Amino acid sequence: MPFSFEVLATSGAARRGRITTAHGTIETPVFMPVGTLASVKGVPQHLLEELGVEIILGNTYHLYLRPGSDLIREMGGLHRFMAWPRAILTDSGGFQVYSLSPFRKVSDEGVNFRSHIDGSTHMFTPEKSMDVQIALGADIIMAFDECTEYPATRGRVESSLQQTLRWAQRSRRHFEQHKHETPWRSPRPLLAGNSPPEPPAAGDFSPALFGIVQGGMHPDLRRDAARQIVEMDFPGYALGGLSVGEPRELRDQIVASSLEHLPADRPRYVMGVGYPEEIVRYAMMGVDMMDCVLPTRAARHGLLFTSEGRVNIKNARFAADQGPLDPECGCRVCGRYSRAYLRHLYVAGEALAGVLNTVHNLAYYLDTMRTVRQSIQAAHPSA
RNA sequence: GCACAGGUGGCCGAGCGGUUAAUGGCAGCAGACUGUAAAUCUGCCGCUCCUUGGAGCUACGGAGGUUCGAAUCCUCCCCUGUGCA
Repeated sequence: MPFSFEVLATSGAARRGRITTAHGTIETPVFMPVGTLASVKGVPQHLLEELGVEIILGNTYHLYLRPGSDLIREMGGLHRFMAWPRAILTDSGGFQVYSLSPFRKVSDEGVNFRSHIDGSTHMFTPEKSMDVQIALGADIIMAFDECTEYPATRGRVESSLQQTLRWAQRSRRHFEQHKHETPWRSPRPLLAGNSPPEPPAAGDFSPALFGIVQGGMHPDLRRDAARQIVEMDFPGYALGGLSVGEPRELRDQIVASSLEHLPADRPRYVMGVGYPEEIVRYAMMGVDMMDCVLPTRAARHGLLFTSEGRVNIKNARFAADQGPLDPECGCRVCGRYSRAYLRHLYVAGEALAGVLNTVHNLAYYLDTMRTVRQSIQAAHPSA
């Protein structure tokens, strides 16, 4: 305890599973909303709970800079701090090594970077990333990796991947020494009837550390990276370095081929995807976990995902459209507000537009995954 | 009535003799967004025609004038603001 994964049913390559954490269970395949700054932008935690969100992401880099991982530790950990009783996965800061490239310098030791907030200089190493993530107290934490850019030469991909492997080893070693140092006070329940799990005895809790497979768009490098990471024996494995500008077909090939080299009894996580069609496709390929900023960011930009396709709610044609955003959708937004109203809110720049749009997009993503889980289970109900 | 200051494309507002269909901003129209430096960014935005590229037309309160050339200079008129009567 308190991390485990079980496969409940399979259908072809797809798996229907369940992850158990100290902060509740997660039905997989799962889509995980991104809450970089201890907030899924625009949606209060009690609404996330109501939507059925079982796990969200937080980010090491951002929370370390502000408000600071020491502060969050003092506050009793990230769950308590943000009043989120369910599971949290923190990204290691590895992606920021890539996305904040103008400000960073990578060495074998780690990454030297400048804060995008105030320009101050900082150093992230695998050890530092582990310390910060352990201080945050997430349920699942990620090894410190380097997200290889695309396109990249084979030589570059190779050396980047080697860096990630060395960092994985160091992440693991440091993690094993410090994994019980997580601060933990359980958050107060926010919804009636929602009792968060009892906190374990002090020093009893440990997050689960996932390894990350890099290797760019080269199947053989991905295979080698996967083998070496798997050899390190992590409780879960992620495919990183995808959705960085490569063509969709290429990404699909890489995901499919890489999954073959990951053990069936551990959750598989594809980082940073995707569009609704993509997360369905990957789930059917055997991916168990995915996260993406798309539903939340797109929502704030007026792009909504519906059963009838993408809707750009700011389009003039919705100005007097009294119908629901998505007639097939059971979310509170579709059940209550018209397209005309949603368009008005967006055009008027009302903050509520971002809130309602995000609630819908997340509901759509979660429904989509719910359907996927049902279809996998239905294929082999007895499995 | 007198004195100043002004009247520019849907709005605000630059320009103050030619490279000006006219900088910007707003509004409008459309597009992008994939481990969140993103409630952000990009394109279009007088009218008509043609295929990209372009062609034509109409435009800077109104009417005249100066000039090879005027939103820009001159005259008169109309209107707005402020001050004084």
